[in-house]
Amino acid sequence: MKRHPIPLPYRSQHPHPCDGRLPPDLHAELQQRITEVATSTIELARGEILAHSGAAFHHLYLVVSGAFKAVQLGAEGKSQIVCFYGPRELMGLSGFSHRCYTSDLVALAPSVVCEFSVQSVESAISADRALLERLLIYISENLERAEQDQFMLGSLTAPQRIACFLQRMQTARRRLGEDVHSFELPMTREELGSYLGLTMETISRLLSHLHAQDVARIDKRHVHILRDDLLQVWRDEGVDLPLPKRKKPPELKLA
Amino acid sequence: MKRHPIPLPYRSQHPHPCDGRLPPDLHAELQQRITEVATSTIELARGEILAHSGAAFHHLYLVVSGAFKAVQLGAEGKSQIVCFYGPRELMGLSGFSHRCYTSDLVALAPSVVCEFSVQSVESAISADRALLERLLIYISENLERAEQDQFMLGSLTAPQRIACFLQRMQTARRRLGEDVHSFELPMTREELGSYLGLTMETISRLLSHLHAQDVARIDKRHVHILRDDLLQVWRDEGVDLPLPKRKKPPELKLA
DNA sequence: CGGTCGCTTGATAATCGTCAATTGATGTGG
DNA sequence: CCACATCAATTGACGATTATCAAGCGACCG
Repeated sequence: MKRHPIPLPYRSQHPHPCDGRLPPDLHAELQQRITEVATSTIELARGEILAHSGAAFHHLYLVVSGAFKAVQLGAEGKSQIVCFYGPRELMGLSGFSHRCYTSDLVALAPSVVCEFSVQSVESAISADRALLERLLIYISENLERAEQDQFMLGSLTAPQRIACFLQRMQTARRRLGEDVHSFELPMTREELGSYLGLTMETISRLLSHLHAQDVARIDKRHVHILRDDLLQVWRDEGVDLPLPKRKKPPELKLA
Repeated sequence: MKRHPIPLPYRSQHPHPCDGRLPPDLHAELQQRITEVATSTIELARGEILAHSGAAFHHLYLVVSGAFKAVQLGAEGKSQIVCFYGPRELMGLSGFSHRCYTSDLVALAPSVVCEFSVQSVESAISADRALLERLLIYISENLERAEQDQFMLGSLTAPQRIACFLQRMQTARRRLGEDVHSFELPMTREELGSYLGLTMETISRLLSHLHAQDVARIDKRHVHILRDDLLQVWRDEGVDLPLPKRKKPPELKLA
């Protein structure tokens, strides 16, 4: 975990490490103002922990490259991944309530983040109404995403969850302007299972099944979506697993 | 749904409808400032909808009395409850990102809410640093709660979820200074099932089981917790349902 | 008084977890 | 450079948790 402080008179001298790497919907002037409160960039190797659950909440982190998981620790040593973060996403926003991080932030791959002091961010917000609205939007987006995850976990079957997840990967990449049909998964099957409330084995079977039905081509971590329409069917209606007796709608017994 | 506008020169003339009903951790001066941006109080009957998913986001709502559910609508007419709200909680905070409500807010019982204009709230926040921190805390609390729900749905068994839910009811009542061991559930079994990712029948069986084991006394919607310690055991370790073959840990075959 | 609603309880079945064996990739040290 | 260990992933067999289907009951309402 290598830290690279950003010298204070940085602004507008060199290209800033975050240039062009802020969330894509920020106006230029806001990008400017945000880079002014950045304090460091940090490099992490796979598996390194950027923030510990319960630790004092002093920084927000913007993902510049790589990917992260947010891990909640439960009783009995169990844990679950509650969020994945990719480039241009802001991490740590759930820390405001208790002034400590609520989950571990762990790098899934070699990654770079840009660090912001919470205090500076709050000051900048008080001074600038537009910035306030932006922060409210970001934190509110996270809330929205968490509620969608609740829906996935509570109401969708395993095949629907995988399909839903893959579609979200696609929209994330669309926002970044990258290829929507071909991408690498930054996480293991086990991590994906943890996030979706399933086991590694179920994830593996479902990915194999997607491959077998030519909905997508899956090779290790590489995913190539072949049929968006079929993926949509998976998400809406679900499917049965490889070796099932198909469910015959039980014939209504006529009275 | 009866609306009662709050006359503008209200402040400090009559007792304000929200007096003593704001979130319990607000300082007096902040309470004062918040009541100044309240626009109306609204009375709702059971089943009435305060905000529709997708509708324009112009107001935040503080529950004065009663209770609400936040319902997410999915494809295929399915829907899930993603949050319950009780007295002194603020609703609508996930609307900032798209400037529309992300779920239906439905009254579970005859209820009263206090309505705040989003615009006024944002202005008040820009003007007052302490208020900003408060709002960040509230929205961040919601995010935290949603992430805990993800953990429940993804990692806990049915008995653990019920126990977890009952414990949360207790902490909610503790914050309000009300009896922690005896309370009414404001929702039906079906609604509770929707929230916990279970069916009505499973909820019913589990509540019966809690009763049968003298962990709690359950009569219709009334709950009386008898053994906090056993409830904790249910949450940590789970239990088996009424008629099971107990799982014998398969004897390790010695090599 | 009939009808709907909320709830309970039982019997059955399906989804998905658990356990196990195997393979390939990666990395490490002798 | 190759044995060896480790880890991610795949696949199969089996079983348990929990959903589904069904029947019945009390309460409330028009």
